[in-house]
Amino acid sequence: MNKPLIILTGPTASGKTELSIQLAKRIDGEIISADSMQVYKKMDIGTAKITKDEMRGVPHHLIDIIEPWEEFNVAVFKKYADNCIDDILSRGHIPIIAGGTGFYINAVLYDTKFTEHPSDSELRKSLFDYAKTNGNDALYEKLMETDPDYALEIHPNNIKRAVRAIEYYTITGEKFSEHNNRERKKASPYNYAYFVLNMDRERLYKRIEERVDKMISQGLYDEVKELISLGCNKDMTSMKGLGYKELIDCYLGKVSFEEAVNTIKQSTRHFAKRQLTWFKRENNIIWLDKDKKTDDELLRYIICIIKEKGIGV
RNA sequence: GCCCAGAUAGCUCAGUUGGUAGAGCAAGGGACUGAAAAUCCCUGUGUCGCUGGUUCGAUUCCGGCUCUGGGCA
Repeated sequence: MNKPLIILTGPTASGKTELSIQLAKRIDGEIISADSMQVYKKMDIGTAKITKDEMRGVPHHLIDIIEPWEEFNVAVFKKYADNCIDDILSRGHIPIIAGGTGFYINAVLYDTKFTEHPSDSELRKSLFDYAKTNGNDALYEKLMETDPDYALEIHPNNIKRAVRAIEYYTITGEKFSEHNNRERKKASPYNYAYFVLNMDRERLYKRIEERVDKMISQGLYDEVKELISLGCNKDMTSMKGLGYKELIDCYLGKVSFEEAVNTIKQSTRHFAKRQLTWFKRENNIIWLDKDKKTDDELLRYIICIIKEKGIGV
C-alpha cells in the first residue's frame, strides 16, 4: 500500500492556511509547509507566516528552518520533506502538504531524484557573464551543442534555464533533457489527494490587495529594514520574495513608498496567476471552489474524498 | 464671459500628407524538475467625444455643441 499524503494548496491569499488547520485537526494530521519563503526565519509579515496561536496545536514543519542569508532550494526542501513525511507516518499521523510553491510540491509528490552534486556558482556566473557579453543567442548556441533536446524546449531568452542545463551537463556528464524525461515519467509513490483552492479572479485580487495593505500596517517595512541591517541584500534568494525586493528598492531610494506598495500588489497578482497556471497543468487535481462552498462544506468534501481513497481511515 | 490646448484600447499616449488605427502599462493565456514569491514566452477592434458640412470616402479638414486641463478677466 502506498503511503498516504494530502496536498492542500492554492494561489496566494486563497485561504489555504486556515483550511489546512481545520483539516489537520479533523484527521489528526501534521502540516508540512511547501513554501519557498516561509522557510526563512525573520521573514514573518511579508510571507504571511502562520503564528503559534494560529497553529492551534497542529504541528508545522519546514517553517523557520534557515536564516535569510542561507541557501535553500528544491533539492534541500525535498530531502527535508521526505524525512518529515516518514516521521509523521511513524507517529501514526497523516502528512498534509500545505503551501503555494507548486515546484516543491511536485518534487515530493513524484519523488524527484536530485543528484548529490551541489550547484557550481562559479560556473553559473561565468555562463551568465558569457550571455551578457555575447548575447542570449550565443549562450543558447552553447546549449544547442550540449543538449539540443532541452534547447528546443526553452526560449533563447530564458538564460536561467539554459545556464542550469549547461551546468547540469558539465557537473554530471548527463544531458539535462535525459534527467527531465526520466523524472517526468514517474508515477507518484503516494496514495494522495491533491486539493487546490480557487475563487473568482477579481475576488482573489481584492483579497491580495487587502492582504498587502495589512502587511504594510503590520510593519512590513520595519521588517525589511531589520533584514537590511542584518546584512540582507537583493542578491539573496530570500530577498527576491514579494514585498521584500520592492521595499528594498524603496529603502535604496529607487522608488517611492507608494510605488513600492503598488508594485507589491501588482507582482502578487501576477504571481497568483502563475501559481494557477501551474496547478491547472497538474494531473489529478481536485479543485475547491471557494465561491460556491463555505470552508465547512469544503472540509466535509475533502474528508469524503480522502475516505474514498483510503487515506487516514 | 473670452483665449489656448486636449478628447483615440481598462490607463498613459502615438498616429493616419483624408482610404476606419498602434506602442507601453494593465489584463488574459502558457511553459517550468537544484534561484520557483524566481525565470521565460504568446495575445492589441477600439461607436478614434457628440453633431452637421466638404468629399467617392472623415477618426484625420471645416463649423457647432459637450466635457477636461491651463490662461485672461
